[in-house]
Amino acid sequence: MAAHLGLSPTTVSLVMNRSPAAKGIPPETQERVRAAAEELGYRPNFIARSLRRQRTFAVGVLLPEISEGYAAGVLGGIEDQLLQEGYFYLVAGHHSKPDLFDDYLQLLTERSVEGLILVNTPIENALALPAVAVAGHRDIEGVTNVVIDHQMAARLALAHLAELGHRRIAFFKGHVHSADTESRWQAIVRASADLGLEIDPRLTLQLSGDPAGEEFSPEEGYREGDVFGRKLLEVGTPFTALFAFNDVSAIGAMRALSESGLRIPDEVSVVGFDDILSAAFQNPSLTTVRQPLHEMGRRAAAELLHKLGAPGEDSPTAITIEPTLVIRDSTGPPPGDG
Amino acid sequence: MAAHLGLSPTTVSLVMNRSPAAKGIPPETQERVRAAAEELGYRPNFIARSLRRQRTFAVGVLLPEISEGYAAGVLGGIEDQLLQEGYFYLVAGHHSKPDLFDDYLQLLTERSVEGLILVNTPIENALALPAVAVAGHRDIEGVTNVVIDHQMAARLALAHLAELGHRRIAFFKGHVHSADTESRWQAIVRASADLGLEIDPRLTLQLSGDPAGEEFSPEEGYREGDVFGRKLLEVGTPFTALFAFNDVSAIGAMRALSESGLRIPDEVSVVGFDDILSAAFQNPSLTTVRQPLHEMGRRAAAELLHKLGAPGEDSPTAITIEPTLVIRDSTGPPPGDG
DNA sequence: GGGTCGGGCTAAATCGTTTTAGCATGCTAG
DNA sequence: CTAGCATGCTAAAACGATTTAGCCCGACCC
Repeated sequence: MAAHLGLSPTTVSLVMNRSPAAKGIPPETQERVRAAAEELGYRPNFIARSLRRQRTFAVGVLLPEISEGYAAGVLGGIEDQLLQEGYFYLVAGHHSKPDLFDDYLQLLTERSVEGLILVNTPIENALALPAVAVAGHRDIEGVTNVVIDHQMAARLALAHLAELGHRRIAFFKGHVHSADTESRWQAIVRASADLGLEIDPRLTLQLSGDPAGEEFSPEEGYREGDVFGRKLLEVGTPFTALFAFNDVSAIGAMRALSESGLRIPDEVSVVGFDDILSAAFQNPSLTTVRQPLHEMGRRAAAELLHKLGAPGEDSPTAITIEPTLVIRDSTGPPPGDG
Repeated sequence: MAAHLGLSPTTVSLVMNRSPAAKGIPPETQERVRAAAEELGYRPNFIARSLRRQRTFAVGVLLPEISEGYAAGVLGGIEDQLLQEGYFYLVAGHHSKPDLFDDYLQLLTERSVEGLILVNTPIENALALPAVAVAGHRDIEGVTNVVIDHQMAARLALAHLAELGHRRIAFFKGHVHSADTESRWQAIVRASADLGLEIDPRLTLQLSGDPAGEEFSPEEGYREGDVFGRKLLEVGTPFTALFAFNDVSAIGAMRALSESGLRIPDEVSVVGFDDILSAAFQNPSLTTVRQPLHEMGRRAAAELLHKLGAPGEDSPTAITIEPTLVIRDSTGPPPGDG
């Protein structure tokens, strides 16, 4: 303790924290304290401080796996926001195992995190701590959800296709158990109606995923897109565009389509969803609806900090994020249109 | 404190920690304590414990940016290893700004992390804490480096090409300031000699990067690969294969090559380096030397924990990781070979 | 019967801060 | 002359554990 250079720990503490009670201490002394602190390279011990103040300035982040692209993107935003506000965070990847999830929740609580951010992590019960979820389920008491504006996403993608002149559009629906599947589909139905487009059930395929785990692996999704792209061709019903559930299946479908001799975008246009890194590297590069993962992470973190700052006050149950349309080379006018 | 149910805090502490001193306490009492702890859902306060024991079971991770693919991959491995050993970690992304790096180092130290892992983060001075670096510079006192076995990488890639029958191979060298550039190139030179391959300087291009920042952005690297692919063609010297410095430039080059009408792998084979996610999604999918990022993270974390467990004892200055060759569809026999 | 030994516990110090309550001292007002 | 009031500081209690140093009591030994 820097107290060994003149005064009492109390005084030092008062000065260093610029506490309002320090107004009773003459500027001269204050200066003396600060100089000594500088001199000795004094750094307050965060742990002792946390213990006394019951504040850790740390939050816990639970996610399936850190190296998954989605989670990493969101985490980047969380990180920016938290560090900027003087917080740190502890991450735990539960690999989608419910028991690990519970264990880590326990451990994080033990470490006195002040709040939680759940990324792609469904929960069942209410939590003891303030929490914000990104891409989780929707209905837990006290948990704010950060969700993408599906309505806007559908409108952006379909308006783009409609503007190019497409009328017969095929769709991939998401996996049954994915949180986004249903609301996104509803949004597509609505947007289609608004734009005067008809949805042909024969051109609507539901991705099935591999029930034997691995269902989020890109390899798998890719292969599935591939398979579904072929299925689409087998249907025999003509179409000039495809709006896939995500980029991975769009990329798979692109391969299937071009292997069947269809040129993209000359004969078929393809729109993806997410804007994963590889979307830009495809050949042709993929037009897609971008989820601003970084922004979503930022907002989630900001909302959590807000909750921590204003407890009691009830917070929104959902925060809606606006997607953007990234137009690249996989979309163009339908054949015979110019 | 759970002490309010019979005994003194001392006894409770002794029992709960299975301290050797607890052998003086009869099993009966021990059982009573444990039962009470269970009953009351007692959770020791980690902060108080850290304060007293001067151990936080936390390490700091410094990296440029969390959402960058490389760092996220390594972080996944770090995470697995640390959580498994009962540690947590605090991450700080310095966005390659040296002053931010110093700030975060300061903050992490204040929070009493026990050690540091640096991912893709060059440092200049020795550090006050035990540290392990992944893909950093090589020469800091007391810092263990986790590096890929470039010799093996070069041998794997070149042997594969040589086996297919390639003799005239073009190369992309890395950016001048990248830590891996020089040693990888040395390894290529050696492996070429071992395999009886000749390196044609006219077919050796050095990636330049965009000096105006952004040099690690995939878009940028992609464009550069594109440009360098074209340059390669302009040289006019014939070649049947390209070994790129990384996947991103390989992908750019693939586009340039196929846009010039060269079919891959029929006319030119391409090998990348890293095995980023999109490598598998390319069309054709990219044969590449895989850096086991997850494994590298794991090893880095394991080594750091080892250092923490055995201070004084001097640790290796480098840990070498073995790459693997992932053979996909971008490589095949040279034209006119079958 | 006194000394010693060991079993079963506990008092108190400690970790490094923050915070509450309050003590000297000197000046001023009445 | 003294109560009252700033002024400038500090003592001591917390925060919730761990750890060191013993205390008390009964049994055993000679």
